[in-house]
Amino acid sequence: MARVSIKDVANRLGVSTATVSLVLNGKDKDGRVSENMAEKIRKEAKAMNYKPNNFARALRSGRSETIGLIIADISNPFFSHLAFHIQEHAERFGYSVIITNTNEDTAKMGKMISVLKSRQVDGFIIVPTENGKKYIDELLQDQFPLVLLDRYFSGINVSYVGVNNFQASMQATDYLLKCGCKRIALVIYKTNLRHMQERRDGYVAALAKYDLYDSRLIKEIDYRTIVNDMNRVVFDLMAGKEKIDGFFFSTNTISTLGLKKLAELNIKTPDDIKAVCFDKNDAFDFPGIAIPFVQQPIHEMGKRAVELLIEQMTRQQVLPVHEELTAILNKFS
Amino acid sequence: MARVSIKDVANRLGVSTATVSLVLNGKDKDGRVSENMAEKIRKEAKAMNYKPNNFARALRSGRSETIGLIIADISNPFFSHLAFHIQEHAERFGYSVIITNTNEDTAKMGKMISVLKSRQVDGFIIVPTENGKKYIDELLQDQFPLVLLDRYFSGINVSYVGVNNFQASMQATDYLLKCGCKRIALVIYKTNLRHMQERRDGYVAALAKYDLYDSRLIKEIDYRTIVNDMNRVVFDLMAGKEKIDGFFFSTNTISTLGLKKLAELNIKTPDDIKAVCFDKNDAFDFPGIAIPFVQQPIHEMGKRAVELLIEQMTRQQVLPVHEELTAILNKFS
DNA sequence: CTGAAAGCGCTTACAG
DNA sequence: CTGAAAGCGCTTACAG
Repeated sequence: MARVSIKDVANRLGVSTATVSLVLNGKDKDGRVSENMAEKIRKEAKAMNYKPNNFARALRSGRSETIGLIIADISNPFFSHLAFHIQEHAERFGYSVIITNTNEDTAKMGKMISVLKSRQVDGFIIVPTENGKKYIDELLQDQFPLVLLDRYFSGINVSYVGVNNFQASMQATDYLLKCGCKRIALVIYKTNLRHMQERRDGYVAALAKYDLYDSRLIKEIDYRTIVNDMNRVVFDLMAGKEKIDGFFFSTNTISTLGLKKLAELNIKTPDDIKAVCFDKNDAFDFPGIAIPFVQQPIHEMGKRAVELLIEQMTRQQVLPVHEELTAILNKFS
Repeated sequence: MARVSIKDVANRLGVSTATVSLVLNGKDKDGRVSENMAEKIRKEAKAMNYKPNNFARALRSGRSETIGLIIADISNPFFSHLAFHIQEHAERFGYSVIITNTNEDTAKMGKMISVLKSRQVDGFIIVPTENGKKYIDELLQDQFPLVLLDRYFSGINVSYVGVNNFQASMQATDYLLKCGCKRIALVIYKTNLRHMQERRDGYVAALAKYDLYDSRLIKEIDYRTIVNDMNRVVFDLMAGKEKIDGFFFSTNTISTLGLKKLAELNIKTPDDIKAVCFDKNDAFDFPGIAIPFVQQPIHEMGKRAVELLIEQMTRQQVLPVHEELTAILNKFS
């Protein structure tokens, strides 16, 4: 149980700790240490089962080899998968990930940043909450390596990985139009987060082309009262005098609740009404519930976020990058 | 950006770092430091925005205030919720959690233990994989604080938090019996993990009471080929000459696939066949899919696992505890 | 090519 | 009641 230190290895071989450290960190090239000695050291370290003490290393180097991840809602499968891929990928580069959750609460996001700072993470990957811009600004001011994921703010110069929300939403709306829908409702969060506005814009653009845009068909709901809001919205749209013939649900959670309400009202898709949504849901595995959805490249999103962050952490002065990956409509075809 | 160290605070006040450290760690009672000085130190530390360097502290103390969590499948909502609650609760005690995932792969579990060891976590919470007993044995031998979660092995003396699988399964099976079912099939993983065997035993016990037990109705499937296996099993049971009138799906994932296959075959629950399952699934929110399910106290499970682990980490020589929480059948009533 | 030494920031026995 | 000093395990200029 007693850990083997670099000193133990050095003593055993009658060399200095400096030499051992150099070799074990692969800095023995450029003629610093003889190949003969290096080999002996590597062998002995392995034999003694030497494991470096990360705290000593971190204390010395000021780097923890740890990434702080802040996501908005771990119970949402989109985010839990994202977290999974981020971790898998970080691991490959020798980084650990500390995952934290905000429940879409900005104060909590501030708190999680503090927690992760006190854990001395080397950098952050953040899915920010609606009013979290000020915290992001602070991190940037303090020069923390940082990548925003899924969502971003305008007027801020920071790396970001997301998808082509505008294009994908337009594609989803186009699909409904091709199905013959004339009156398509959009259900979306009331928020100023850019990615949501882009989804809205894509919807508007698609409808405008055919002169079918009607602002009254955009229904904004609140994350905090989502269940009631969804029930009301779906009921209103279906019971209203002006009949709706298509639904665009703009997120995973919205679609789940929307479809549930439709099922309760005994309205079937796609027979009674057409629907598409952004993101996949487990329930879509069921024949009666399946609707076309915009599929985000979750694996790739996690991968790129990690890569961009590591670049920031290991090089000096990296310019912020906006990376827009391609999400496409999955029609179950 | 330059961090304030304990020395900076000490210098400013003209005292020693020892005194500052004592005060800031709340060890200034027992007449070690004058209340006057202590107050001055606390004030100054705050004013200078002093934050302790965790690495230095960990290096000195040998403790990282970090918990390593190893779960079997983060994409399963049961586990992602569990991870969430564990983290929330650990946070309250000042511990961070590093979450890792094994995908039910024993070799990966071994690797994750290494990774977490090299991160010098103070203790482990583990949802072990089927053949992972040897790794658990090793951890115990090395005296690592450890709590198994959800699953355990027999013949091993280790703390464990789980649910009353036997009772809950009996209750679930009883429910089907009360619905009038006579031929109830159990679909379960082929595994030697104790918690699965308990679920099986509960099913058997309930049926045996009414002389309805028939071993041919227990269908074992393999996690790695689950999709094919489920399709085959459900098809066979429904198409077989001896008609089944009830299904007990023993996990979340099994039930999702089972229900999906039933839907494909156009067999409806509860009209055409009765079904119950262990664990909840998001899809159950939908009217057509809802079936009664055994509800595990996820929040409480996470909470207790953290509490038991912290007890082990902070006290010497704590005896292993088996804690069986109560899961009950949720009938959507 | 290799070693002696300083120092990262903290805690804790020890001395006074 | 308070300070001087050692040491946790590592890395990295510096000296030879």
